[in-house]
Amino acid sequence: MSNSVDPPAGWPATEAEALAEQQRLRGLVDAGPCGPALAGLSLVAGVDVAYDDERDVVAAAAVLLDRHSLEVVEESTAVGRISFPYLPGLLAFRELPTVLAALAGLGRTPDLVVCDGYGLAHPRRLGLASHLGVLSGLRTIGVAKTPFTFTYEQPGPERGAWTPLHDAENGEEVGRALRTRRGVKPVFVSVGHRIGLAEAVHLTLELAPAYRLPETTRKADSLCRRALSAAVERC
DNA sequence: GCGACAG
DNA sequence: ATCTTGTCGC
Repeated sequence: MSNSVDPPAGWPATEAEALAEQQRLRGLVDAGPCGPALAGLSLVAGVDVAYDDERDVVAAAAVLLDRHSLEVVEESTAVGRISFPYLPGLLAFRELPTVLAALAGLGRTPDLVVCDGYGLAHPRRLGLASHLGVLSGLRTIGVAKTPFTFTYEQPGPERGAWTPLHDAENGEEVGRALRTRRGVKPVFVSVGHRIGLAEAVHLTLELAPAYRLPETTRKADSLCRRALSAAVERC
């Protein structure tokens, strides 16, 4: 928990500033496989954000889980004022200030952060997962619920089936459409920072044993909604 | 120019 | 994201 957070000093406030900041950070993303490091990952965090546009309030949650048992190890929330509009391609500027505050409230450092959205699968290769990775130095992946502007073929019906997610502009594989539950629409996985795509897909499957979305995002989603309600009725 | 567009 | 009832299915 914490009081109302403000964006970090110098946080972009306009579209032009945000675009310039993305250009500055895009080259700092590490998209390589983490090799043996994958076996050592034990603390996974999920982050998510909820808004009340009427009251101009935003609440973020960071939930730390044990990678293997998926039990909650720790929770943290942060509340603030909405400091940036929703503009497709610039989502990070709206969500990250509060997410960073929630993450800072954790007593332990996550080995992986699962974001609700995209990483490298982004018009300028810096979706919120990659952006968060560069700013925090943490290993991150993005698991989104919709295909955004990308194209893909329907993966097979069985859990674990996947197909490449393509950028229509250049045909690049920017992520994968992954079936986490038999017969249920896929999620869209992309690399955030300090990890490879195959590993990101592997971990997503591991973190989503029972539902379409990873437990990390399910828990973070419910927590940030509760934090928003609490914050709104408290002021 | 118009529509689409992570959350 | 958020606004929202019932309803089909395991």
